[in-house]
Amino acid sequence: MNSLAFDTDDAPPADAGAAPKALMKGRQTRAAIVDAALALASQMGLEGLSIGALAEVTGMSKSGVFAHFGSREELQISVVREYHAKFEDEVFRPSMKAPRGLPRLHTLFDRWLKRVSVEIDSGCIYISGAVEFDDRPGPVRDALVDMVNTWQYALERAIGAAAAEGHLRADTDARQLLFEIHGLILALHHDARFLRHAGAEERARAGFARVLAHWAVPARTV
Amino acid sequence: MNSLAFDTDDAPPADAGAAPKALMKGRQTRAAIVDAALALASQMGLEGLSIGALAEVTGMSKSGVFAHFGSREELQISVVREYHAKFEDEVFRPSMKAPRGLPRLHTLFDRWLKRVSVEIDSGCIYISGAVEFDDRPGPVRDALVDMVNTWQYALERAIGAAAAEGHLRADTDARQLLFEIHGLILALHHDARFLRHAGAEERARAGFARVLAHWAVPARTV
DNA sequence: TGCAAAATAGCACGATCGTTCGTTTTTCAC
DNA sequence: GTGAAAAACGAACGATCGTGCTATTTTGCA
Repeated sequence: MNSLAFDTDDAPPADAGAAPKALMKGRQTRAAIVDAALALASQMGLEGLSIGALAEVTGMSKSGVFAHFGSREELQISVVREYHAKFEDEVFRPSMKAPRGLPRLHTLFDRWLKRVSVEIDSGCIYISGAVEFDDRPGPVRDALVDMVNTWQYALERAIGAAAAEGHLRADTDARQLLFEIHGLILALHHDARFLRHAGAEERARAGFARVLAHWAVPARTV
Repeated sequence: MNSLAFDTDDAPPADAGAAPKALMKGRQTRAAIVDAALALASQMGLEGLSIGALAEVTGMSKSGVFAHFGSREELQISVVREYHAKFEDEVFRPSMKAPRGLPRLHTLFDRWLKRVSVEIDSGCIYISGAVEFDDRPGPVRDALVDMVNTWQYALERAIGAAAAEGHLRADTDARQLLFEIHGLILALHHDARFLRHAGAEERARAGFARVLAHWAVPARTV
């Protein structure tokens, strides 16, 4: 009920059911590999992810790692899906407990910002992936676009809900508001991670408050 | 008088003077290589730039290309410098002809936005480079940071000038304003280039107008 | 405990990478 | 036109990449 179109499927081959067959042990090493790959890709980028380096980190052989995915591309897609799942768990899902409307929108932005801030020394795959794959067609790009769109759509709905609740002006341009707060997150990522400027997080918060103020319902209410 | 701290040096070895010695012919092939490298890096990223591919494009041998730079890193730095020079020529310098204050700031943003819009199918090296080198120390990153800082400082001065001229509120937070309009550019780049959304340019313009409006001098002037 | 299947290892391949070195061609001042 | 310097070439290097193969080990059910 709380995750419309915001979910992921792991376990690529077939059913990831409870455990009718068995754990097959491979699943959990695969999960460990994906975890390591996510950490590695966060620093080196999805394109910088190499099976050799991944084998060294996990203490496995190159072919042992490779066998779990069948191709580098499939590994990259798995990493994207894993990131999406974590993002959903840490940002989206908990925010759904906040009251619908402005409080929920506020929580969403807050958790989003918090996550990017934590990522100043681990990297956001949505952001780095967007730059790496912005003109590199293929399934990895498709997966990335898909998940970014899912997240943006969730935000857009939250904005629309805030307007519907009367917390924002009825004529609020949800996509415009989304565009601007997305820009704040990107600027935060840029200034904190690349330029290593201090205070970027506070600037993003201030910007968010100002953007919201612009679409706030006028003091003279109906 | 119009380019304080906003200039580049080409010709790495020594003096790039008028031509006391000679043209040495090598300089112009080097320039041709850098041009091709810039085009290539705009699509593939600075890390995706390979000497082999560059040799093929320019119709030279790999070692022939290589000899001009001595290392891949030096080639990348040359590309960054070339991009900076072009950016200065197309965005910064022409804007200096606009009247100091708000008109100049408007022109700066307009040319900046125009450049990023044109780059939706060629890529902005400042933006892609920032993501590629945000945690990859070295001279390439240093060069990138240096030039982005130079550009941001130029913008900050323009904002300060607009406040000094009385076109913006005297208590305008230049760095905050800069942060927000930078976010608009980043969001434009993301939406247009990665998500391929239409209308991103117009959203950036609308955001800019709204940000400026927030720091506009109140109707009741002193 | 035994046995099929799954998981992992080991090895080698072709390709591409940046880089080095020696040679050949081109450029340019005299 | 000659000769020295600069520029470009060609071939090879070690390393790393993703990816096939075939063994070998490990797993999990009977």
